[in-house]
Amino acid sequence: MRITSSIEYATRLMVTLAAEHGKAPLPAERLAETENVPGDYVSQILVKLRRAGLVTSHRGSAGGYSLSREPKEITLAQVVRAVDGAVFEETCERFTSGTKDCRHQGHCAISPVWTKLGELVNGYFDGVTLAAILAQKGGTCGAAPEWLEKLASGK
Amino acid sequence: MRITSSIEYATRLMVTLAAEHGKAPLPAERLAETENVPGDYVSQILVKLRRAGLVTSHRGSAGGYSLSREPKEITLAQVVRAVDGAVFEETCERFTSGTKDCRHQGHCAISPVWTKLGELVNGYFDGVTLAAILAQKGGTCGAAPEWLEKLASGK
DNA sequence: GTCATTCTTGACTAAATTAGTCAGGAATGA
DNA sequence: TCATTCCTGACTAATTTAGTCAAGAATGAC
Repeated sequence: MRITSSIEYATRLMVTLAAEHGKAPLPAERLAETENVPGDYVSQILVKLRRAGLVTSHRGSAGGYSLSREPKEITLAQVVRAVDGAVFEETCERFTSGTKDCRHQGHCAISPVWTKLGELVNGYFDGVTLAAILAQKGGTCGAAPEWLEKLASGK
Repeated sequence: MRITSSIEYATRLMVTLAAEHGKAPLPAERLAETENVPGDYVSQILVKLRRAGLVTSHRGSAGGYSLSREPKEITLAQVVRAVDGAVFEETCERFTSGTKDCRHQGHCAISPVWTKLGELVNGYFDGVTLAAILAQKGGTCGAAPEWLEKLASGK
């Protein structure tokens, strides 16, 4: 069980956009540099985020992406669903689909374990907003990009 | 995020073995039929479970596999670690390994989010024993028993 | 001792998913 | 008009997951 790179990237992008919320839109290419992630890949992820209604795009020069609502109104669960479809995939269905039935029909003791795990994970992701992530000064991991540093210091 | 088939199978095998605990060992082929899963694949999984010390194998006729300790002494976490190495893979390391450093060194607000999720999931798996799974008479891939409810809600 | 049964090892293939690339086009503002 | 930036969708590459296979070694039944 792990966090895929697209989830990791999407989350980073959203947090960066949240930090710039209310300012000018950020071009995909700039976001890619900031996060040190392939530009084309970032674009693909941004398209999904846009289709899910989480970000708004603006074309032309001075265009780019911005959050479509307040950082406190966007949860990690929404971000994950936008790029992966679901936070936690139903397990039972994967083993019962098609012709072969689940052999434990009516007395499966295991599936509730996965169901509950799913609820736990979904609940967690539902509870984390971009605003909350932004508010904390956590950590052990990386350095602020120069352009963000400059923006922050008012240059 | 999902449960892989090897985890699903391993869990089923272990629950079946738990139900037979104290009785004669079960051959891999029999377990495979019971769970409607490819025999060779089951064997592979059983080897991992044996190497992790969770099951004991007996060769020759009337041989097979049996649990190496009491069902209440075996947790889902142990089963998952046996077949997958870890319940929840460290996220930060995956994006900082090799030459490229994580750009957020020293102020990463995101990594704590994954770390906490990992703790949550690990805690959940640690709390589920084979005995507990066996004890319940769960429904049609449905209703969770009380003990599971408590575990997921942090008691 | 022979033999069927069952595990052991490790390599191998196939399918699915994840990660990343690319190219041609369309909108927008300077 | 033109550079900038998004849009679409197909494409490839890498990795992981799932499953197969074959030769061999231990064990108990007879």
